[in-house]
Amino acid sequence: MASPTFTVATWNINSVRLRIDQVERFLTEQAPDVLCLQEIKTAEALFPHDMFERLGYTHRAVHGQKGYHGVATVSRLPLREVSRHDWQANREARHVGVEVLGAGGGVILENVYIPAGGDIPDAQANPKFGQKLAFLERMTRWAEAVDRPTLIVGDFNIAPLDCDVYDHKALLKVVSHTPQEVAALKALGDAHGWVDLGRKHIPAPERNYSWWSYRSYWREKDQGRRLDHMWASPALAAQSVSHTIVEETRRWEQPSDHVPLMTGFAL
DNA sequence: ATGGTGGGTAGCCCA
Repeated sequence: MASPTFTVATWNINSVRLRIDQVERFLTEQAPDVLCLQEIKTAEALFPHDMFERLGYTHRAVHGQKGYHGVATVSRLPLREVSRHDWQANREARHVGVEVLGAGGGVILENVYIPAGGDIPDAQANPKFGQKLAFLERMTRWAEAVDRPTLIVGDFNIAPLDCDVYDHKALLKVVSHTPQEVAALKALGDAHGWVDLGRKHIPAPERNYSWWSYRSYWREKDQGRRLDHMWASPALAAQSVSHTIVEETRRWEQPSDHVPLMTGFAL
């Protein structure tokens, strides 16, 4: 197998300021070329740039928001910010798109935080659920026009396959695994022939979780879900040579409820 | 398994 020449990681960090030491440890131990963070929960003005600068991640695109949401893409390779989509049309900071320059150049990297969608899987009773579906619908329209090698990564807040949750039947009415969300995500996937790298490298039905609730009862029973994803356009997907779920971070002290994913490409 | 545990932030919203 070819060794990677370009590595990309994604991690819902659930407050980058609270967990800046964990981000440093991850970057030191795993050394991806690019890291896409979601739920940074800070305005850009308070983003902890110093640590990233010190470790050589001198290129950053931060789409922040005070208190909620927020995404950031940090890189050792030069990059150029190209977009900040608002697929929910409500000004929440849930996307930043960059073009990677230099080695690994030419790849478009879309860092996205799809809305969680609230608790009740009914758009009438729960507007957040409808907003999540609308987000996916607008993103699907966008995806149809993508015409460059592109990688979409982030917290999708949907576990699409039966084997992406600990109990398919029990979760059919739980937001993140409802047939409606799964269908909406499939439409997005079909819009560009995106390749689900998580399942390219760890084929179904193998265990492949990226999130465990903070609620202890579920965590102790390994009741995880695969909510985080890396999707590549077809030609780029053919160049992926490695894929890792860095599950150990979930056992660090005061962890994020999500763990990082990392993919290596031989470009 | 029908509760519970974490964030940001300053009375709740969000996950």
